[in-house]
Amino acid sequence: MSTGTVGTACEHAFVSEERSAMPHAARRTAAAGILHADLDSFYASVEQRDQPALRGRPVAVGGGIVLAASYEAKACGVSTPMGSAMARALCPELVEVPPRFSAYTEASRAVFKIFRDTTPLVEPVSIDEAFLDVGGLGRLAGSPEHIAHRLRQRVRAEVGLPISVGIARTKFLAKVASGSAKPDGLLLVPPDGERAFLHPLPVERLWGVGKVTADKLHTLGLRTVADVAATDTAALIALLGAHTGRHLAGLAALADERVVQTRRRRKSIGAQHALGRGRHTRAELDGSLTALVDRVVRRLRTAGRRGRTVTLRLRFADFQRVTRSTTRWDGTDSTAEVLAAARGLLDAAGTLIAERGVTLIGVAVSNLDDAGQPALPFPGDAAAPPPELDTALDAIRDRFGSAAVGRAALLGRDSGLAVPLLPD
DNA sequence: TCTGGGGTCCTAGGACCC
DNA sequence: TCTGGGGTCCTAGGACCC
Repeated sequence: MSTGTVGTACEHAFVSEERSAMPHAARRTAAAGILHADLDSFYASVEQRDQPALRGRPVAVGGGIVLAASYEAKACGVSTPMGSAMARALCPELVEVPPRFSAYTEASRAVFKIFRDTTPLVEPVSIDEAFLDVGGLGRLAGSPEHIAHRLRQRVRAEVGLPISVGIARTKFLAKVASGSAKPDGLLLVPPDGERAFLHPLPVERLWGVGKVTADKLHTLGLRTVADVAATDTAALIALLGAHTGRHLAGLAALADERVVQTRRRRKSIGAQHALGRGRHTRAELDGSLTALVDRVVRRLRTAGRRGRTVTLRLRFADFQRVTRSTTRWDGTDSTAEVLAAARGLLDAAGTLIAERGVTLIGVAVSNLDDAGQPALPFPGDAAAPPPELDTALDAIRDRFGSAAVGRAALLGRDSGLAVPLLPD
C-alpha cells in the first residue's frame, strides 16, 4: 500500500489541510475535494478474494482474451485486452479463470453502497470506478484525505477488495492521481502541486488520448503533457479537430470545470457476440440476432426504458466494422418489434455479409426514453403486438437456459415462430 | 498473438422545415 | 422566380474508455 502527496516527499497518511480563513466559496474552488476511486484489477481481485489458492499468483480472467490481469500477471507483461495465447507465452505460470460476471456485479454493488454512504454526490464511471465529491463534507466527515483513507479501509474490510483513490481539485486530476496511486494506494494532488504532478506525464495519460491521437501528437514532437501545454491551442485544433484540440489544451492547462454528476442515465443498451471465422449461414446469423435482441429487450424492460433507434453492428474478418441503424417513430421494448427492425437491417446488409463474411454481430437500442410515456395516437396503429414470441422465448429460457435461445430461434424460424424445437 | 463485451461522445452530410 | 441562413433529426463512421 502506498499513500502520499505529490509535490512533497510526504509519507504520512494525512496531509494536514490548512484551515485557512478563506471564505467558504473560494475555499471550495481552490481545495482538492474530488475523489476518484478505482478498484484494482477488479475481476482478478474478486477471483483472488474468493479463491485463496489464487492469491499471490499471476491470474488472468477471461476466455480468448484477457479481461483482467492480477498485479502478479501484469508484472510479467500480461495486459488487457490481450489474446490468451500471448498471455501464456509471456507468463507460463499464469492461472486462467473464466469470468463470473454475477460475482463482479455483486461486489460492485457493495462497493457503490460504501461510496453512497460516504457522500450522496457519486458519479459512476463504470462497474469498478466512480467520482465522489467530498468538498462540502469537511465539517461532517473530515478532510478529503481522511474520508478517502476511511473509504479504502471500509472497502477492504467489508468487501475484501483493494481500491486506489486519487484526490484533487478537478475530476481529471483525481482520475490521473488514482492511476498513479495504483496498486492499492492513495494519492493527493494539492492545488499548488498540480503542474509538477501532471506536466512530466506522457500525453497518453490525458483522458481522450488513445493510439490515434497519441500518434498525431508525436508527429508534432509532443510527448509529455508539458509539451501539449506549451503548444498553441490553434495548432492543436488544426491537428485534432475543434473539440479534441480544445479539450486537450484545457486538460494540459489544468482547466477542468466538469462537476460530479449524480443523475446520469444510460443512453443505449446493447449486446454483441463474436462469431468464429468462417462462413455463417443466414439462418445462423438470424439465430444469434434473436438471442441478442432477446437479451437487450429484457434489459430494456428491467430498466423500464424504451428505445426508438435499433442499431445493427457487424465486424468482418479484417476487423473493419460497420453499423446500420433505423429509427422508429415511437419507443419500444417489444421483442417482436426490435427483432423485426434488426432483421430488416440484417437483410439490407446482405450483400456486404455475402462479400466479406462476419465475425461479430451486435444489436443496440438507443434514443432511450422512459417506459410508460404514451405515444401520440396514430391513425391505423395496430394494437399491442402479439406476445407469442416473448412467451416462446421465455419458455425456452426457463427450460433450457439462455444459451439455447439463439439455437431455438434458429430451429423454429421456418415454422414462423420461435417455438422450442430443441434437441434434448 | 490475433483481438470480448459493454458503453460514450464527436463529426459530417443530407433531408427537411421555417 | 430565385435565393439565403439557421435549426433539428437521421444515418454512418470513428475514436476512446473500462
